[in-house]
Amino acid sequence: MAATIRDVAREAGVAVCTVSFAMNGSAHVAEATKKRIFEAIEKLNYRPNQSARGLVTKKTNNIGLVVEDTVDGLENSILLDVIKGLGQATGDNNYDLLLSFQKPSTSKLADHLLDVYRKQSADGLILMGAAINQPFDELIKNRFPFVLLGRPAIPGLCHSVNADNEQGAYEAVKYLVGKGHRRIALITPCTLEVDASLDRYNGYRLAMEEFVGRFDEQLVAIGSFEQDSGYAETEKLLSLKDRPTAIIAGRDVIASRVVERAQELGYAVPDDVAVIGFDNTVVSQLARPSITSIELPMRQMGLEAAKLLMKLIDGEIGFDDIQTIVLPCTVCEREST
Amino acid sequence: MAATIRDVAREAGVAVCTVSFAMNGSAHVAEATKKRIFEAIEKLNYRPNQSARGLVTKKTNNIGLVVEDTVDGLENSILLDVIKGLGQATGDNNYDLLLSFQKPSTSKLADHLLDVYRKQSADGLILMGAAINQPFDELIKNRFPFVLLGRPAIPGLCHSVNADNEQGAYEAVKYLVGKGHRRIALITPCTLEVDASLDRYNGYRLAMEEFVGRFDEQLVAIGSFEQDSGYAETEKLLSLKDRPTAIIAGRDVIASRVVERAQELGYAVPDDVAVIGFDNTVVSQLARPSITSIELPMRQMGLEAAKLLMKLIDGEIGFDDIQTIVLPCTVCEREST
DNA sequence: TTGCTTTCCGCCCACGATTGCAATACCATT
DNA sequence: AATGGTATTGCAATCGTGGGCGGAAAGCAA
Repeated sequence: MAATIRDVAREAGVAVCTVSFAMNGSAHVAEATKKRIFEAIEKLNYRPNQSARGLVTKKTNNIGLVVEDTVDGLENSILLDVIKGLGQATGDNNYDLLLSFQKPSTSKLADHLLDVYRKQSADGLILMGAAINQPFDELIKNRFPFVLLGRPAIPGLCHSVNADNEQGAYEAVKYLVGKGHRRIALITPCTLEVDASLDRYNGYRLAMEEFVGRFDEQLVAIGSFEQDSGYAETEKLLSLKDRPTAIIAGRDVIASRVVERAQELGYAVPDDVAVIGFDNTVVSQLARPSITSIELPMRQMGLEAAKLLMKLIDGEIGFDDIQTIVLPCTVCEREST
Repeated sequence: MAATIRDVAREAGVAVCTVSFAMNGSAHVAEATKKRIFEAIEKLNYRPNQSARGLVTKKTNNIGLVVEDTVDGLENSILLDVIKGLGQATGDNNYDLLLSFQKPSTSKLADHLLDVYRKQSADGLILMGAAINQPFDELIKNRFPFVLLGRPAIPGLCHSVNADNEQGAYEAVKYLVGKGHRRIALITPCTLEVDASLDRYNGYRLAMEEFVGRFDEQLVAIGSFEQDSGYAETEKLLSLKDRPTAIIAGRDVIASRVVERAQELGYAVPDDVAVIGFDNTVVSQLARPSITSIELPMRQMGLEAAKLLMKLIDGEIGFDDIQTIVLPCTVCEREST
């Protein structure tokens, strides 16, 4: 049904290889002939068959994207930004994105991931989600390009792109100190086993030591993925003898709970307590008062990851020259501080 | 580098075609031989090369997903749910998802869409986004399977899957009437040129006529995509002589504005005014009071769309037997009503 | 005329898998 | 021993593109 290169050659009155040369530019083709060929291509709506092309060039022009399908509905809007960034970079470079969401039932996830490589349906992989770990050996051993995105890197082993969570928390503290706060509390996004959580904790700790001169364990509460995480913690923090005048929440949802509880307890936000969230989602925009939030450069992360992967595929970056890209977060100021 | 079918044949001590038969089940292969073959496959981590396979079978086992990359950040979490639904259905059926976001600069969008078809890099297409219109002719003429998802259908021409926005608004009214309300206002999600907006408007109108006996133009305000859409409208609606006791907002974001403004004006929610949102996003969960919202079955829409498309690809549904799937919305009850 | 370059063609192989065909090997039943 | 059925094989063609090679044709300059 669809036109083949032969049809184009016939239409343009040239040989098949001349068409191929004209398109791929690996030999001299006279301008006039080129023009005839491209007119024929246009007329027949010809595009080289991907399968055939892939078979001989050993390139699919696909980038595989494997995402661990976790349940936390909130990260969704963030995730989509990453995907859009990826889509932009790949689209601009004539790549397509081969997407698969997989539940974090580790075996299926790993299988699917390896299948993309084994079936050779993509030239490289981008991996998102913490549960993916086991199957890296085969990829590395066979020098198949892949990039970890927005998840804990494995230093010296895998290329990765991530947001600088540590710096983000650090900036949050610095910003609050600039506003005159010295008793600044932290509610972590979740338990410290999760890397992003630990990073934010560390950034907070570092900044407190640097700007306030002292890190007080009492001012740290551990958040969770529970619906109302932040609610009880707020009360606990505000009832300390020397209560904090500012609270950094590890996620926007938590921050909205913090604001809510603080107000219930009679504290005005931001006058009595300032609040900062994390991730700069709709939640922080819509809360009243709107909540200052640390913005993660999700779209840019996707963009950089795709660019990096494409360089790896093209061999512009050597396999053993492990790249670790960490992108800075920015403070997005709103009413809550 | 990667193993080929020849390697497997050699390893198992059989002929190439026996391996192929064993895998694709198109001839008799003895159990014992089958076992040897699958052991060899396992040992070599063999998977048939997609390009080679696609070339001869004329199937890629990919489904193309073309999404119009609009800017409205809020629809994101919803969009991702659709994608997850798609991913689930395709993954379960051994398909992959070929994703491309494109800005609604119509020409690029259309080009990319047609390229997927012309390059034959997918067996079918799923299209999301209102700006995609022009290039259907080529697809239809060549009987290439595609499904419109979550956007205005073209009756009798294209297969489509959508949420029943009309029924959703209808249910909202019905629910409020059940709670004793009779003066029920509507703020549309945006202008009525947008189909979903019009559908919700019609559903509201229908239900008002049916359950209240009278449709009052005064009770309808036109919303927009502005940040604070809903704010001014609320004031207008509440200052009517015979003010509404309930407001249906066309989107959750708008609903949150409605609640906010109503409270500022001294009306208690839900006691003085009940509020219902649309889309059941995080916003409605996090608002205080939490907002009752009409939930669109996004994930299921993705699932159904993928299933439909796969049936079309397999020829289980004829080309001219146009399917229009409309999935019902449900009321998700919260504090605001 | 000769020599040289540019442009083009035809031919052929390769890529990896599927599949039809004809042939053979094996086994069990009669 | 003959028959029939099942299991397996080799061979070859096919899919659409890419690309190497040698050669032919055409144009141009000396």
